[in-house]
Amino acid sequence: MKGRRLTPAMLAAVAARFKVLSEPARLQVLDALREGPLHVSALMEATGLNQANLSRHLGVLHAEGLVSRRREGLFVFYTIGDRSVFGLCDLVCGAVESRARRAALAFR
Amino acid sequence: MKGRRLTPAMLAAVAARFKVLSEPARLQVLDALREGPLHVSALMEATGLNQANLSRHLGVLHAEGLVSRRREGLFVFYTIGDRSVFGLCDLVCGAVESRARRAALAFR
DNA sequence: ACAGTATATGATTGAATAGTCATATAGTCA
DNA sequence: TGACTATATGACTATTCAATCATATACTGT
Repeated sequence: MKGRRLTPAMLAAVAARFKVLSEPARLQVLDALREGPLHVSALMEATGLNQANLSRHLGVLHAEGLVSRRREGLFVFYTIGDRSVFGLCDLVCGAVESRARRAALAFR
Repeated sequence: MKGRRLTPAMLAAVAARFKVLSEPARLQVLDALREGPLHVSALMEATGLNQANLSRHLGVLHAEGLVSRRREGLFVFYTIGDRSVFGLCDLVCGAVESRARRAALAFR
């Protein structure tokens, strides 16, 4: 009797989204886009990632719908496509921090 | 000028948590534990995972503090160790569903 | 101590994927 | 058109990791 509250398809979709978020470089990109759109070169500056690698990460974020693109002349601007990621990150940050606090307490 | 709102350590910690959640099997386990503690054999039943594989996933979840263990005779019971994961999953489910709706609309 | 059950773990394999280099594509300007 | 800039992508390597099998460990009851 499998407690099927989540369909396999839903499980896979949720896992896929978490996977996209499971890379520090991609979180850094999302964080850099928090205040507004940036083009790729600006994102290179902001994140320290090289061009090819950054472009790959942007492709992954875009495929998952987490960012959207807009071309403007030579530049391609990326924008957050789903603000719910910030809610996620804040939740995780909170959990991670309180876990760190508990771990620190355990040492005293 | 790197927009350093998140420290590298924090980025890594958050990414690590997302990575643990990026596996359908582990989401299934967490989901099965939603209503209360279960021992490993019950989790095998609930998830359809085999013993060794399930044990591995439980180890990963435990290392991240997402579940806690308690031995009771021959059995080991696992419990959700951080209820914030359900908030995460709900957020992602909502985002994924609304994305699916938008995608469906685009076809009409 | 021994037999039996529940769970964890070492070793291995195959698949996925981040990073990198070189090159291709897309757009601008002269 | 050709030179130049910005971004994407094919090909490759190295690493990570889920799945599996076999075996070890932990506990119970006789």
